[in-house]
Amino acid sequence: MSHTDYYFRHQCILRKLQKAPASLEEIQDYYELECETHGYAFSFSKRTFIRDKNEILSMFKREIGYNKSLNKYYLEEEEIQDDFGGRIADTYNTYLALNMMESIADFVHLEKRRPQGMEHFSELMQALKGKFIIKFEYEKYDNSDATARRAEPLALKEFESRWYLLAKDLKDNTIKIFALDRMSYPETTKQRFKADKNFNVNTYFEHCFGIVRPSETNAKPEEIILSFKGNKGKYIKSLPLHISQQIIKEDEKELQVKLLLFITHDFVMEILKHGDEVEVLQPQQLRKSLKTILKGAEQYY
DNA sequence: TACGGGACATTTGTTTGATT
DNA sequence: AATCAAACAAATGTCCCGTA
Repeated sequence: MSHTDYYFRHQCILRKLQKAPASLEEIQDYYELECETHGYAFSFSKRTFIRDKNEILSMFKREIGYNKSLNKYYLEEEEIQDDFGGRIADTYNTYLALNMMESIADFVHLEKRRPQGMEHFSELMQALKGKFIIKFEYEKYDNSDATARRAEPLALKEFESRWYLLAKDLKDNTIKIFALDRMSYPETTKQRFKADKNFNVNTYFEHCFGIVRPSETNAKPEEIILSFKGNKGKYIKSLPLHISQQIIKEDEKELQVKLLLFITHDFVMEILKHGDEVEVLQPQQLRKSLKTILKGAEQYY
């Protein structure tokens, strides 16, 4: 039984209880049915369930309670947590969402995107869970040779169909982002590390678009004002570019939004994606660099 | 009475190391 | 280098008892 199977069981238990409270028998039936549809014939005992229940509490901070009069287990209300457990829960939820997408892929036509580097997921998840130092080889974009790394895993994050590991590189004690598809031979060592209490993933990514943070440590997020023309506004309203997105003006012609972000390459690319349907009003520096890029592009046509 | 969990058994998978 | 089994490790199951 691989790690994946083990996560799959947790996933089934959570999915079942998310829908409605259920008795142990109902949960077991649901799991067996799910396994069957994937071509397996797994089952689990009551003892395993009790262990899973505790595991789900410690790992994902989701408590499963028991209602004696109904003879049913139920999921306690989710608490917003910002600690280690919450971080894993976050990762896990994304993982679940991804898996679910896969299982409904036969019925619903989805954009064909296959997440890269998923084969390392379980290994890294295991290290993350147990706070083990990991070793792996990593290739940079510039195609230089792969270098061996040792790092403390902090979180796994998905962005635009790619998985990334946030980890503290022990070579220079710096927190970095590693793309899973450029990583090879990840290995969990026997060595444990202590999680830094002051570190919070959400704060770390607070002003980031996607997963890239500027390398300069003193970089400051900038206030950005964008104007989306015409119908585009509706789309941006329903799918905000970033959590900091605030609507400052809205009429038939345009939608103006304010963002607080680090201006990174990824963000510039995001703006370009919207072509002539967006105008950067602020800051001036960003207006200028977009103008340069677009002028450069113009000469091709 | 039935859940939760400790202790131990069983199963399954992985590592090691000796042997061919 | 390839093979196999013993040793080990991890996951899961069985049994049983305290407790609410």
